[in-house]
Amino acid sequence: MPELPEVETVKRGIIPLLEGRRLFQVIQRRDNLRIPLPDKFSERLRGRTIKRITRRAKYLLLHLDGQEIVICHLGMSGKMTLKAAKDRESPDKFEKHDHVIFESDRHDLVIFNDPRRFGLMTLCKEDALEQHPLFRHMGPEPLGNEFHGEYLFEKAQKSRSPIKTILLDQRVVVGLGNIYVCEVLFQAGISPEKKACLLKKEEVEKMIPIIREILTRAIEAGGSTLKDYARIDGELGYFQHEFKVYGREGEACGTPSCDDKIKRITISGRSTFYCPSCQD
DNA sequence: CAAAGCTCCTGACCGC
DNA sequence: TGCGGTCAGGAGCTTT
Repeated sequence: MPELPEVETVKRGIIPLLEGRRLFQVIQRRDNLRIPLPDKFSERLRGRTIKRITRRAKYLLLHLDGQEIVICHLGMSGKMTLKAAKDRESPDKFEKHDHVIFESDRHDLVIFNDPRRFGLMTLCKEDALEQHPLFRHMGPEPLGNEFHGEYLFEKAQKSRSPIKTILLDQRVVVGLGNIYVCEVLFQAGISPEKKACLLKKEEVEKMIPIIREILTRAIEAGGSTLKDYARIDGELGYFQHEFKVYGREGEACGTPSCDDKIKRITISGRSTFYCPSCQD
């Protein structure tokens, strides 16, 4: 479930504890997540400095000294729990599914917990990141300049798939997941089932600012949850945000002149929520 | 090549 | 109370 805004929020949340810090130790409590952890993962991280923490798509990137990067994905149930040094118990108590624990030289903890283990953590040389299998085919960031109407229209023209599938395709644009795509299409008044190649250029162009706005607002909402965590231990991962259609099957559409209800269908195996009257 | 289907995993939920 | 079945979903992989 963590989509771009949630990952961005996690990034901002862990920066105060980890960025610029040396890793006192890294504890790994199992040797695989969705894919195996790198050989001697925790040993290789001990003593290294996290120079910078960034995000690309739904991936968190910990840039280490020695031109190496920890690539981290939250999957759908992954979260990071923060524990300030002063709040630690002795001995530390870890929860079920706490898989990887980062301890900084100030002895603050960042705990990666992921029940379903759809997440992953791996290592990559800094200069090889763009060629990494996970990154090689990635599309542009939705909030960046390379993502614009012309670009998306060209991608849409080439596909007979539903527009929803196109927006979920990380090769087209990164960061969007099932929830935000439903919201974007609702706000754009476009049916998720509409074949991408049948969309007019104006319709495709219309989606760009909507995508940007929905993501930006969600990031802001995430930011305000961070403030609540500022003084206490907190869990960073999926946060509930107000959604207009997602998870609202059977509820009123809510558009002033519309008295229809939100429907739920399945598109490429994913739950899809939309208003049949407002979206076509 | 595109597109559809399968797969990993656990917790929540449902009906009996 | 417990048990089996179903569902959720990111994204790489396999099949069509």
